Amino acid sequence: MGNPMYRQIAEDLREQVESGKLRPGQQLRTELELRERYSASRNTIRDAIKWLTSLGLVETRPGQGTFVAKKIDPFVTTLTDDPKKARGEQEVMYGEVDKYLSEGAGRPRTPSSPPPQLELQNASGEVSVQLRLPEGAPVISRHQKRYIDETPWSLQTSFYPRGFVAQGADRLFEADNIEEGTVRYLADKLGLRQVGYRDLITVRTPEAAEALFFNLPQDGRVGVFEIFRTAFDQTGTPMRLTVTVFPTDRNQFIVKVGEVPELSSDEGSATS
Amino acid sequence: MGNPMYRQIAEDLREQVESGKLRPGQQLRTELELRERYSASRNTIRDAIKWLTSLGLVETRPGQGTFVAKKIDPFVTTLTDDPKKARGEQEVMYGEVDKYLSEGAGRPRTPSSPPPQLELQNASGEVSVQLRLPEGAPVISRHQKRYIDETPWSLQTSFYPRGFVAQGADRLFEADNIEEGTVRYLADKLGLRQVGYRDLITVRTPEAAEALFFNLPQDGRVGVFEIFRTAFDQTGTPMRLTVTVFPTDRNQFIVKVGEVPELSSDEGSATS
DNA sequence: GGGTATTTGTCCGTATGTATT
DNA sequence: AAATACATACGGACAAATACC
Repeated sequence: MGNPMYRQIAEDLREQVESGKLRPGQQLRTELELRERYSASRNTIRDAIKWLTSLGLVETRPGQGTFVAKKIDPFVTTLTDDPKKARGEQEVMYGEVDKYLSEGAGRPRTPSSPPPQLELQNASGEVSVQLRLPEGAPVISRHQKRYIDETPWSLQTSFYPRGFVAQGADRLFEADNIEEGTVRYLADKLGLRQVGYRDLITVRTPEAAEALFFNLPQDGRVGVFEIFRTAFDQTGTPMRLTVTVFPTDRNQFIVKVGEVPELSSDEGSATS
Repeated sequence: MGNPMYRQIAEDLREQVESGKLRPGQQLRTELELRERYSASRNTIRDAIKWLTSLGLVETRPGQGTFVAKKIDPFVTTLTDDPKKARGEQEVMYGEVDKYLSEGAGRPRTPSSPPPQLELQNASGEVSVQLRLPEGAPVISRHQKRYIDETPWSLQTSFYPRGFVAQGADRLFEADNIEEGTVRYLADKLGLRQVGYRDLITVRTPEAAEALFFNLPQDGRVGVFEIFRTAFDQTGTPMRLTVTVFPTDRNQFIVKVGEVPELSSDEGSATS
């Protein structure tokens, strides 16, 4: 094989990982030991390890060593649920995080979210397109960090036309969680009934701030889901755009269409 | 700032890319030129470029140079459509690829797929769980490469209980596309009506063979969607598991819930 | 086809910095 | 404070891929 040496070394280590000879969490031999082992230079060993790192098989910790990556037990979120019951900016919402684990019995998971950070912005790009507003039109932006069991889960920003405030929905621009949900609130105040929504699911590399919040590596090797949810009222007009960002390494999504039986405890998440 | 030099260089180049000073597709200065420019060693320049590469901002081509990465115009696939109309193993199917582009007028996109590759396998892992078969139970596997406009689009494998063949659905184990769709075929032959399905959407790093097929870099920096679609018959029994793999760098998905107006030509895909 | 220049890829050895125990 | 382990940075040599004449 005409493969470079660092790839051959990586391949050898990889087999040890995937055969289970090296268990998740276990420490690999140090770079200097591997240098002896494979009669290569330390830099070549490091290239091999970098390769495995970018494949997500190992991770390095300065001062400690190199370790076999542990699988993360994923959060599973259902995207299809009755749009009239959804709560609005938590529309990829708490109740929709399925409360089981992929392996064994599920301990309950408790999501939480501090009050949103509000801004008055000018619609641009995706926001103006989805809300069908002219470029530069004023919009209310409500941004929230969301956690599950104290671990960072998602970053969410909802956009509403500023006109909603003048029409009477003044709590939209107050920095509190709207407990009954914005969908209910807007229905009560403005008579806007959310009759449906459309999600657009994309993946991209995280921004620096996102990597920081989610504790992701600063290089882009772990991506993030970016889900654009556009919600519509009874006239077919977009009433809200919610953009939510989730790390791909610990999130999965479920979509149900037609008649689907309840999940049994095993069927939830894929680990293959 | 205590930032390492290669990161500072990367940051400098990054600004040139993101400000548009360096346009997509354009060639960067060579490593030797950048070495002069930043008074660093060539290896340090290479570290900076590796960093940008893993962020997806540039790509290197041996013998040619380093180039600003071009955005790929994404394929957009709708996951929610009438389960009774879906065709089965092409259930993330041709007709569901929205025929527009993110920018400007859409030329039509023509998907194609060679005949499936058949195998008789023993259910294991996700297959046995989702189909609710005992581990090791025989299943028919139908594997297909799928293209759009000659570019690799997805790899799809559908699993059916082997019993379906004995019960009369013998074409399930023949290496032909079932033109009318497997859903229709199974309904006609076995009276199995597909009344719904559940999709589980995950992201992982591609296997070597997948990276090869999709022309992805061999390291894992571009992930793949892996979508498990479990389809149910009128009794609530799983009748099919279809696993489809799509590169994350050129695919987006749409989920519609409730009443959702038709897409206008701009609203399709996100490029932000 | 062949040869040459250009450009990135691989590999080495060494030195020093930084994080952790 | 010392030892250990990974991170950064340098410089050099040759290989491999590509483009061009």
